[in-house]
Amino acid sequence: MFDRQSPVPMYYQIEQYIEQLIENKNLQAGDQIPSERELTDHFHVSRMTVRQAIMELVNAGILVRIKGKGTFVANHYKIEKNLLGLDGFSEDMIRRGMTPGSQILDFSRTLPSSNVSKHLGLKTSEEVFEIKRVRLANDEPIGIEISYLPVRVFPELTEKKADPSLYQYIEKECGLKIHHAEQSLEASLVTNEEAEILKIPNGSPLLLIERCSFLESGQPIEQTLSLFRADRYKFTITLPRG
Amino acid sequence: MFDRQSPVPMYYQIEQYIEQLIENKNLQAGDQIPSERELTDHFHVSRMTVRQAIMELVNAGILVRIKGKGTFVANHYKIEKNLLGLDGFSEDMIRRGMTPGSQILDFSRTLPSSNVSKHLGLKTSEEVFEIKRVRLANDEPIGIEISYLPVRVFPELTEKKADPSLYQYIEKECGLKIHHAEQSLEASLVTNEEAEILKIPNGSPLLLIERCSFLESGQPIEQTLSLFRADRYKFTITLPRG
DNA sequence: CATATATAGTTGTCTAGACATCTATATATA
DNA sequence: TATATATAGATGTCTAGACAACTATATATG
Repeated sequence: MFDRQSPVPMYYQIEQYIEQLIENKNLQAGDQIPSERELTDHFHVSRMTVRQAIMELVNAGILVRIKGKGTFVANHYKIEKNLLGLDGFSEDMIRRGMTPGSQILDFSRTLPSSNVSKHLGLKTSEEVFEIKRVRLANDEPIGIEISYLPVRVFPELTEKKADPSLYQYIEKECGLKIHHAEQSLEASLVTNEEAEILKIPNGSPLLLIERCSFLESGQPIEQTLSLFRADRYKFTITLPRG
Repeated sequence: MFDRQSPVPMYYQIEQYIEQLIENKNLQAGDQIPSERELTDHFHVSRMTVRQAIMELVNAGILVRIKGKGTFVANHYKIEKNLLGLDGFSEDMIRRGMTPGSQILDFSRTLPSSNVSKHLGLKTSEEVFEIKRVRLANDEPIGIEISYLPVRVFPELTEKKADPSLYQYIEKECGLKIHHAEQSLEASLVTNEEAEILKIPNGSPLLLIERCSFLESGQPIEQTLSLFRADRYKFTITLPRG
């Protein structure tokens, strides 16, 4: 179970051991974990090594230290860990327990609007791929998504690769790591064309989400406009205070 | 500047020193900070002490360590620090550069609906304060807010204390610390009554935000339903990936 | 009984090293 | 010239202690 010869550092092995105690419910929220001295004896490592393991779990919001008393399992460690989720559509639907689906309406290579080129930081002559899709949840239309990606960044992009999951293509196939996204949410009304695609009455409300994704370097690499049926889609999020 | 006799631990003094280098632009995003060895010599402390200072700044998203190369100022440390904001209405408006305002439509003490009592974890007989307000931005109506607070938790609440900032009352006057909130956002249409209050046409879209605030203990203490004019209010947020 | 005081156990801070691993550069070799 | 090899310098992991500060309990004292 614990291997001093392993390339996996001891502090990390201890970290995983404590996390497993919590997962297995051997330790529950509010419980005190073994003291640093006890862990030192158990694993035959120095106290600083034990402290490194505990420190990482504290930083992850899983443990809470109280000076003079001990170290305890945090009350809300799941919230801290699973705070929110910058998800693509497919991930989002799976998290909601639904089956995601997709139908491509349009895949083309064009010059972007000024709004899109501004968000993506492109020169006026730079082309983008535009992907317009109907998004399905359990085979029913739930929203329309229009995504824009710079051709320069994704020269190999094809219709097949882009669907169903753009995030998967970007992260798995291109090896790019999305760092964060800026999102805005607002309410709107369907146009006639959109109403027909989504099979809802004219004048129905829509939740309009605009998302721009960035790499760690700060370079924007994707913009997506999503139009969700208000009767089928609600955006939820847990926000920390302060 | 640096005091070994101070009760402020050395690692924290070093932490503040590095943070100030960044604030003063002596170090900019992407710059390499002095190596652990250099800081050890500079402050006459052991390397583990320097490492603790750096570790904390890394965990705060301010620094990035690269093995074999060095430690660098993160590109987006402001995003990490200022990720989002669980704001009350007043704070939100100020952040947007507008002047918040408020008109109370109703302040009463009632039995809550089943939806509210479920969210607040109340027994069927427990009363709540209900506060209904028109929210103004630069003196124009921008939304309607209906807040619910358990009487048991806030027995002293009055109309005056609740307005204009409920969060301020909870945190400053009651000394309770809001830990996080669960929020949902969806699109909707105004009712006739709401349209009149907000001075917008019938059938206009609204952004409907439901918020439930919790203490660190997990106890829910406040629920607020907000109805914002879609033409005046857009919800923005920066989400980290992974 | 109530109040100090000692004591044990916990986390907090810090030391002065050690060897490993990774990056980048300079140097020697084919 | 191109390819190995050595080297310097950086972070990564770890040790075996030390004393300080805080909490809670047990004990002695008034």
